[in-house]
Amino acid sequence: MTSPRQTRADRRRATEERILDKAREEFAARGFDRTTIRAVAGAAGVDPALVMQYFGSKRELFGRAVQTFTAPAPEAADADAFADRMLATLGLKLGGLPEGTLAVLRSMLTDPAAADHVRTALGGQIAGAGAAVPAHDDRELRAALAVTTLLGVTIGHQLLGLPALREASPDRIAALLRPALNALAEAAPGPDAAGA
Amino acid sequence: MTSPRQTRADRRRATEERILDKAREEFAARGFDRTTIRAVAGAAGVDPALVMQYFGSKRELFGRAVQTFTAPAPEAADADAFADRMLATLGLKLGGLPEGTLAVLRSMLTDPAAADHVRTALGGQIAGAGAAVPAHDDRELRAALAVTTLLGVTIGHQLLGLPALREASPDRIAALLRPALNALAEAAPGPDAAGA
DNA sequence: TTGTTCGGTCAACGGCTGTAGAGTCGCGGT
DNA sequence: ACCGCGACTCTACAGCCGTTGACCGAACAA
Repeated sequence: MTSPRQTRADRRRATEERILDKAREEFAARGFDRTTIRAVAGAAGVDPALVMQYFGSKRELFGRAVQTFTAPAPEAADADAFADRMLATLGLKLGGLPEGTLAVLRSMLTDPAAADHVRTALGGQIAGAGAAVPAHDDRELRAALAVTTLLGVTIGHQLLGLPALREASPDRIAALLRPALNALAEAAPGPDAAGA
Repeated sequence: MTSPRQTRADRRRATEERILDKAREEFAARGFDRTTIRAVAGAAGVDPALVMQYFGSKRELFGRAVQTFTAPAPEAADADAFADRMLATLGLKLGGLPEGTLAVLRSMLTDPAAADHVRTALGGQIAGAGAAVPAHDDRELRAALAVTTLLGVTIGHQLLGLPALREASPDRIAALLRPALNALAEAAPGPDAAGA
């Protein structure tokens, strides 16, 4: 093998990356609280103290591990593209979304910092989706419902592993979801809708 | 005051109930891992050892605290009642669902036991909802999508506290959600739907 | 070669947690 | 009046965790 003369900085970056990778896996599988620095270090073949030396604290390690998760707000011109855009995001999700994202999602219900992270990301996604919804006076609400719908399906599928969803193909799910999302974006509520 | 001559067994039941109440609050607010027996005992004005003596272990305390959460499967005859039934469940949810339920939901992503609990309950709910969906070959999948949709909205609203949902009235949310649920139950997917 | 920087390890501390066992005190039956 | 049972408390242990500081050896610059 022609070893490319691995310099010291190279080695450093490599270990750092390996730690980050294993941390992502662990955080995604067990969440923030149950993930131990010792376990991450062990998986990366490294001493726990090194993790601290590189990342300062468990919290910062988590931050670095999930920093790639800044959901790009889907941009879509009209309501038709709206559902497609969202489903594309979900399509990516159903195929298996990045481990950093799984990590934040897994921790969001028990770790306030992760919850903030998700709230912000979802907020951006809602704003982006809202722009694609026809100008109702409740665009934001409709967008929020669409986004949380996708969130629920993703949780049920990826994090809870509901059999009914695991058995289905992503395409089928997307096909069934599309009319539902369109209903959220387009249709006006029936005249008997209760106001408040 | 006519004190009803509180017997010893009465006092015992009262303390037990108080511990269970505070445990539910704590589990609902912080999840299983972050809830400490010491905190529960403190909130109940009781020694931590007593909690152990009464409930055996933290795990059993959790079990007792959330045992009321066995979501009754909604029974509905046709697809029309389908959405209404589910929304009624959500209506209850939006009004503030029982703390035991919040506790399991909060813990489900990080605690496998809670995840099992939710998977089972959701499975029952899916089966119940599936019976109300017109006889497609994918009734169960459609029902699962409807249930996870509601799950997502509930999480976004109750556990994450998304502003866009908090600001809206439950009735409005229900009105917007209804067509989406109907779309899941009724409409056949377009002929271009990809099979698998 | 010599001195130094730096990737990496070792050992340890302090805090918090679930849990166990012995003990205290007062109500309730006799 | 007496005694026992049971509600409740005190104290302590053992384990695990995040975090720290001293230390070692090899790669680098001079």
